[in-house]
Amino acid sequence: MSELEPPVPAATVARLPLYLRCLEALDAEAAPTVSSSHLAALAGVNAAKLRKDLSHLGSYGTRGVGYDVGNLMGEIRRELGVDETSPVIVIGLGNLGQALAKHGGFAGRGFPIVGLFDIDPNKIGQEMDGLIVQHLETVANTIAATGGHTAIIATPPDAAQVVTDQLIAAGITSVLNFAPTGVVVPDGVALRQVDLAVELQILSYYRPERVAERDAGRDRNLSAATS
Amino acid sequence: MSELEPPVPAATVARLPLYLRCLEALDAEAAPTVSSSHLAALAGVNAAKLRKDLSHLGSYGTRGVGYDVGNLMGEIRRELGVDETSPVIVIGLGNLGQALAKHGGFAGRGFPIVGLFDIDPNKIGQEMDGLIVQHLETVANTIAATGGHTAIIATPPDAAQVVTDQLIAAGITSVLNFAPTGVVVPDGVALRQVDLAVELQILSYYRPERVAERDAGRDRNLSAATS
DNA sequence: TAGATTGTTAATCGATTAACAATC
DNA sequence: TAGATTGTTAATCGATTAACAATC
Repeated sequence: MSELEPPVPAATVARLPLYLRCLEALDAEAAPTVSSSHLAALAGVNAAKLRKDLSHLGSYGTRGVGYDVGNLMGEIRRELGVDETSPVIVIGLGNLGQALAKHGGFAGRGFPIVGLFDIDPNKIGQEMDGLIVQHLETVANTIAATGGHTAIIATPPDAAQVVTDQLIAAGITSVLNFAPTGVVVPDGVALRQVDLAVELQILSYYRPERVAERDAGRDRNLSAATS
Repeated sequence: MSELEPPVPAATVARLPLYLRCLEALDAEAAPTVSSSHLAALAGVNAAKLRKDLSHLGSYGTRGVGYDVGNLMGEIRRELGVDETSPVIVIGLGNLGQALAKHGGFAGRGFPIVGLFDIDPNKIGQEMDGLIVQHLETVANTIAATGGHTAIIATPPDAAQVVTDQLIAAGITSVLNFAPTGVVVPDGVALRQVDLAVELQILSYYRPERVAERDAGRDRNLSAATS
């Protein structure tokens, strides 16, 4: 009989990295255990939600005590699949691509950058952070040599789909797209898309001056409706 | 009697920039109108969800015809509050900060970068993309001169909270935090946090090989339960 | 044991979706 | 008018939360 593996809700999966980051900070302070209310406060979420999230992992704390920090880190890493490192390649060495390539935060969290690719002859051959930029055509070699199956796309928008198709043909199965355009991938390939300008646009909606205006409008309506 | 302003659900707000981006692409091709099913396909969402989202704006299409592309762009921009440009400042000119500062995608979508700030004497005075890096202490001057109320934090994690506090004291009311650590802001300040490594971690959970394993596990359990 | 805190229940809330009447 | 497509309804689904029995 195989073990029961209930699916973890998408909303929970999206929060696990946040919990992991908070646990790593606690671990750096040598905190042995943490309660759900403490960890929830660090992560900025409701304590009941945190406990519910963790219950999906089958990772149990100790009643009356809390969670063992090292233990819980291990369980979250295992569930996310970041308990071993995953080599990553970056395609498109413009401003953003170069910044991502040099960004220490990826390697430090299990995602070492092992290859840089572009199609611009002026970029190919340049060294960046210990790696030589190679032509995209040679990407299959790097995939074979490193076992990496994850690619970060940082090309101009009009190249993103073509590049994605080439990467998938070369064996990439996980794609993180930073180009400000959607790309489509076949079944069997994982995809996430991040558009940095979108974050500013969402922030714009929640600008305090606008929130206050909307609230005032609703208050007026409410008064009108009830008086 | 004031107009009714029903609140727009958070899930809808988060999708409006995506629709806007698709509409801008259609507009560039001079498409005059678009149906909900076409726009939904471009955005990768369900057509019913798209129509429901748009219905929250009070922005109406024409039955039998579809939505006027230019019109709908205007209504989404107005709802998001991106119908006029919002100047933005960047704090922390490391790899990521420099990339964000030079990134044309912000200015092109209504968020011109108008100030660069750091506390590193080696960075202050340097020119980047037409702007001189200034000391963070002088940020209030730029805020006053430009009317900008939005800041992008790209400092090391241990500086993020201090810098955020200084910015808020200087008049910033919207913060987009790229530092891989949470920051807290008082009421009346809008905040969004983006952690690039988190995206890779979430992608890791949905890696096709792992999805297949989990599905297989569930199939086995299902068979065991039903046989 | 007494105090503390988990894991789970059940109620509530919000988001998604298919279906279709309204209507251009 | 006939065909097409919206805007809305209502059912379903998933996520959140408070409360508390279980238990360390």
